[in-house]
Amino acid sequence: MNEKNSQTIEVESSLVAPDTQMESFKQARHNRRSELVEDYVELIADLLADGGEARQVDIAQRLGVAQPTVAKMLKRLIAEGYIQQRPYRGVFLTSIGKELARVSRERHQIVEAFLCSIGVSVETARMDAEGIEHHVSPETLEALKKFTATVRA
Amino acid sequence: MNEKNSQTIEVESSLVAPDTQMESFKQARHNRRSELVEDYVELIADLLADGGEARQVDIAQRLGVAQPTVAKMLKRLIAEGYIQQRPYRGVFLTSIGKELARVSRERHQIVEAFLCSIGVSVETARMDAEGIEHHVSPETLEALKKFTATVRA
DNA sequence: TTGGATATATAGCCTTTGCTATGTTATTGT
DNA sequence: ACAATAACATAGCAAAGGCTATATATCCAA
Ligand SMILES: [Mn+2]
Ligand SMILES: [Mn+2]
Ligand SMILES: [Mn+2]
Ligand SMILES: [Mn+2]
Repeated sequence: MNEKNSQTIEVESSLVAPDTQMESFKQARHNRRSELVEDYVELIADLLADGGEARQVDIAQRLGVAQPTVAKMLKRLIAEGYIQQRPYRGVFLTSIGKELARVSRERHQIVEAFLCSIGVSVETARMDAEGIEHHVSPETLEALKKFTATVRA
Repeated sequence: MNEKNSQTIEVESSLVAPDTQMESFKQARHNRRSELVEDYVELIADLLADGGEARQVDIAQRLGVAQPTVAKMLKRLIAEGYIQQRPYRGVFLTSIGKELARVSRERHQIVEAFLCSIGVSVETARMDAEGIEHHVSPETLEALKKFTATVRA
């Protein structure tokens, strides 16, 4: 395991403790596994709010993926209880789907608004927020929200 | 495709243009595919700087994955020219590996320092930065760096 | 009311990223 | 010098997230 020298006298190290670092990596991997679900329900909520319908083809177009890719993911969302599907009428959010969409959209908007508030262009803010949002913890979200409010004032 | 009504008179919509949104999602997916490579070379650089060695077992422990998982990824890193492997002496960075490590570590540190600068605890900053870093564009990175410098001053 | 356009479903394939189990090889302490 | 230990390699599996090609079902306009 690379034990080498046990009596090193507190050498300067840019490395954090192995377990601590491991926790961060595990958290990042965990967040990655929720990304798609969050993006789907948020997008479905927006489509429903906008036009009253959330069809596979629309979802596919906005995500930039093929329709069968969406079909497969919708099955997962149904299995996990986030949406319901009505044949040839698109999909709809369940109550827990609505709740996840609300939380996701709120966090997304806070991240995007924050980026703009520190001088990032709206285009870049939009691009970066789409990925960053999924790795923002509640604590960080609070900090971002407070900061943005301060700047606006 | 959901054409519905063509003479809608500029209805208020929280939705951005489909192509614009698609670009953001595509960028996020693209960033996700570089995450692992970036984390590996950065970690390898830190291990080398710290103890002179970067062994599979150490990498596995710090990432929180199994050793064969690391072995497989190291093959990819070799194939892509980021590292070299010396039997039973661990791995070493090529020049392009060193360069990617430098850039990744720099960005990582800027993101983490920034989070601390807006009042996030060091533990949370470390956790969140591990995921956020991979979705921070050069433009956003500049903004974060400038902001942190301002606060410190 | 019916045929064409549109939407959805399904099959089969691929890559990535993870795992466990197990074999092999190099290093090292005695 | 050599056996024990540690490091590494490999096989085989699975799940997630993509794709294309193609079949089927519904809707709607003429
Ligand atoms: Mn989002
Ligand atoms: Mn997103
Ligand atoms: Mn990093
Ligand atoms: Mn990372």
